[in-house]
Amino acid sequence: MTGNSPDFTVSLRAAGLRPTRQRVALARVLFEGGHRHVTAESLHAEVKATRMPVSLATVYNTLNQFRDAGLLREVVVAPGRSYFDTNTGHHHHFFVETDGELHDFPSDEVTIAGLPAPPEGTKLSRVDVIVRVRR
Amino acid sequence: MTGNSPDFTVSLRAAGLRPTRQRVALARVLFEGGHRHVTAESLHAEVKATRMPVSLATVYNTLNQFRDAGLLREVVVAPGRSYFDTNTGHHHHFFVETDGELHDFPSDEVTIAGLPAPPEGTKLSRVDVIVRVRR
DNA sequence: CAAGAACCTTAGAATCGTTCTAAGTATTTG
DNA sequence: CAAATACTTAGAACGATTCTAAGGTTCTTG
Repeated sequence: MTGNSPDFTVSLRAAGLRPTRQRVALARVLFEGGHRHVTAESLHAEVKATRMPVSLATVYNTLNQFRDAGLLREVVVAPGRSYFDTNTGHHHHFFVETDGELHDFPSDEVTIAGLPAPPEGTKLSRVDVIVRVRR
Repeated sequence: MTGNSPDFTVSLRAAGLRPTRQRVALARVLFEGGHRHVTAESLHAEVKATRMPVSLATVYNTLNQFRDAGLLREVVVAPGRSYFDTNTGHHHHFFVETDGELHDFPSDEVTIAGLPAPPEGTKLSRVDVIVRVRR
C-alpha cells in the first residue's frame, strides 16, 4: 500500500465481486481521477496500455457487473453503442451528436414539473434528461 | 383515389423522396391511423402482411430516410434497438424497461427549468426526457 | 411515348457491438 | 494446500444494421 490510492479490493468485495487482477485494473482506470464516460472499446484501449491488459470479453463482463452492482450507470444516447458513466449520482447529460461526446451536468439546478403519473402497474425507475446539441 | 386516405405520393415528393411502391406502402402502415412506435423488424413484419411486401433492407433505408426528412423521430431508449416514432411534435416518453414498451406523453404540461447553457460552440438540437418505469 | 439517366430495391454478404462457449487459470475455503 | 468455486480468455456466435452489386422503377426530355 502506497497510501495514496483507494483500495479497490475492499470496494469490489463490498459489491460481492472477487477482487481479481483484471477487475482491480479496470476499477483503477475507471475510478481513479474524476468522473468518466467510457465505452467498452475505449476502456479496453485504455487498459491495454497498462501492465495488466484485459480481454475485451472481460471488459464487457466487468462493465455489466459494475453496472449491476451500482458502481456504474449505463447511458443510452445513440443507437448501437453503450456508454458507462462513473458518476452514479443524480445528474443529466449533454450529448454532442456530431461527435459522440457525452458530458454530465448536475440535476440540482434542473427542475422538471408536470410529469404525468407512471402508467398503471408501473413504478418509477429513473428520469433521464438528455440535452442533444450539435457543433 | 377513394378519397378517404391521405395522398402519400405528395408528402413523399414534398420530402424529396420518390413515391415508390415500397415507400408508399410503408408510409401507409406508418401514418394511417394514430401515432405509432415501430422497430425495423416490427414494421417489416407488418408490411409483409400487405399486398406489397418490402425487403428488410428497404425497411431500414426507408426508416432512415423518413427520419432524415423529418417524417419520423428516432428514439433511443435501450441498447441495441432503435424505435421510430411517427409523432414528430414536441413530446416525451415513458419507457417500460421490463418489457420494452414505449409511450408518448405531451410536453405541454412538462416544464424543465434551470438547464445549463450548451457547451461552447454547440447549438441545441433537442431535449429528450425519458421516464423509465418498471412493472 | 421512347430512351436515357437517375434513382430505388433486393438478396445476400459484410460489419459492428455484444454475448456465449468451453477450456484453462486464479481465488477462496476448509 | 487441495478441493470447490469463480473468473478470464480466445474465438465462435449472435442480433441489429449497413453494404454491395445487380436488376428494376421512376423521372425527364424531346
